[in-house]
Amino acid sequence: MNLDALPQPLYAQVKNHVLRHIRSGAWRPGERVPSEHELVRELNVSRMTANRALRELTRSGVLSRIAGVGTFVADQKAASHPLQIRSIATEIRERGHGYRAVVLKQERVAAPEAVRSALGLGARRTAVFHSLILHFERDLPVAPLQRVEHAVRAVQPDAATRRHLAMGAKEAALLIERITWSRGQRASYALLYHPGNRFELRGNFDI
Amino acid sequence: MNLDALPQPLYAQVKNHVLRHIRSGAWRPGERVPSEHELVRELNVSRMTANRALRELTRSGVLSRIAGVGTFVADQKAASHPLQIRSIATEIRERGHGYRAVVLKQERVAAPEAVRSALGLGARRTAVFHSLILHFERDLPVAPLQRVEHAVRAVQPDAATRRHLAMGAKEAALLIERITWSRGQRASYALLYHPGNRFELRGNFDI
DNA sequence: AAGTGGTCTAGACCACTGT
DNA sequence: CAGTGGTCTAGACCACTTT
Repeated sequence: MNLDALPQPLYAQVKNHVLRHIRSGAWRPGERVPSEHELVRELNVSRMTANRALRELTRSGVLSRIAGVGTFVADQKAASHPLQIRSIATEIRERGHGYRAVVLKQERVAAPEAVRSALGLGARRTAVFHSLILHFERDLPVAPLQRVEHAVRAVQPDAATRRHLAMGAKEAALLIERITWSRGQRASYALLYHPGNRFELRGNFDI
Repeated sequence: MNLDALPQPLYAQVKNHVLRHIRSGAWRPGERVPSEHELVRELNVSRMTANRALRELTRSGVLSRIAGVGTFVADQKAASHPLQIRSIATEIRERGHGYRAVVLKQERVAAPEAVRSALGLGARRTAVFHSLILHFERDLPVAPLQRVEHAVRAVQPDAATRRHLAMGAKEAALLIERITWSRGQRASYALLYHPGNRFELRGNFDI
């Protein structure tokens, strides 16, 4: 079971141990996974270490725990609910899959400051971020090529959107257009409107 | 500083201790917060407890840590980056603000199964979820009334969306229209498209 | 009674950054 | 050098569910 891949802390190795069994299909959704005490015996770690591993996997939706009963493999579909789609990097990192990521390409057309300063007005500046990211798992590229594409621009929202956001007629909105790729397929397309006077865009893209 | 509000575990009380100072403005973004050892001395907790509190606040974006240097208040705006907007309940729960939530109203017009079964076709069934949720912090209602409104329907995407998602001309998409409220203001309006044959909608709304 | 998760402690070692 | 975060241990007590 190889607990001695040195670069990783023990609790992360325990997480990977569990994740490996789940991804291989050995432990299926709804099934019980080893208890903390069992992991202590099987993997020669302290209970606090096993606890941290299971707790973090629970927090990220991989496992489900019931005190007094046990720990179970969570339903995978629920964890990837469309409403919870976030940055691919965040998603993978939190599940303990990814460990390192390399930005292959990161382009930017027009400065985001222009967009930010344009928020109060109806300007037409546009900033486009295009990223190509390779994700690694324990330094082996296993995940298929993932991509996120963001187009950010200031727009005059149409009447319906303006009504949804309780915006004035002259107010500009920040529109983020986002496309995500997963396993070679486009996974989502989102139009995210934010009132310009209540939000500002920052350069933190969580890659 | 009152560490003896019994219903909460110690590490959560430490988290609230830190959050209170940040929200009150006493500790401003970029400023250093007490180190683990200082918290040990000031709050009479073990270092592991202080560590868990600071670690979880870091994971949820409230703090930022640099080994060998210190722990700092993270930039608040970055944490609420538009691209990372999630369920309000999740957001608040992860920041340690909310502890309990009451669903005041939860309506559903038309069954979601209809939407699900309609995905393969161009049907016009619509399911609308309307929730009114009151958030509590340590059983005191402090957060302003928050709302999320979801409208879910199957649509025939227009040409642009179809191109973004690499969909065929006859393929239906699942469109989630989402409005979030925060502090009485509408905070975001999102149109989330997902190819019908690659996603399914589940009843888990993370309230 | 035995098992489970939830929490907490008081130590410990380490790598790192600052002075 | 002292301070910091990062981790790990071997115990412990508790409330709970199952047998």
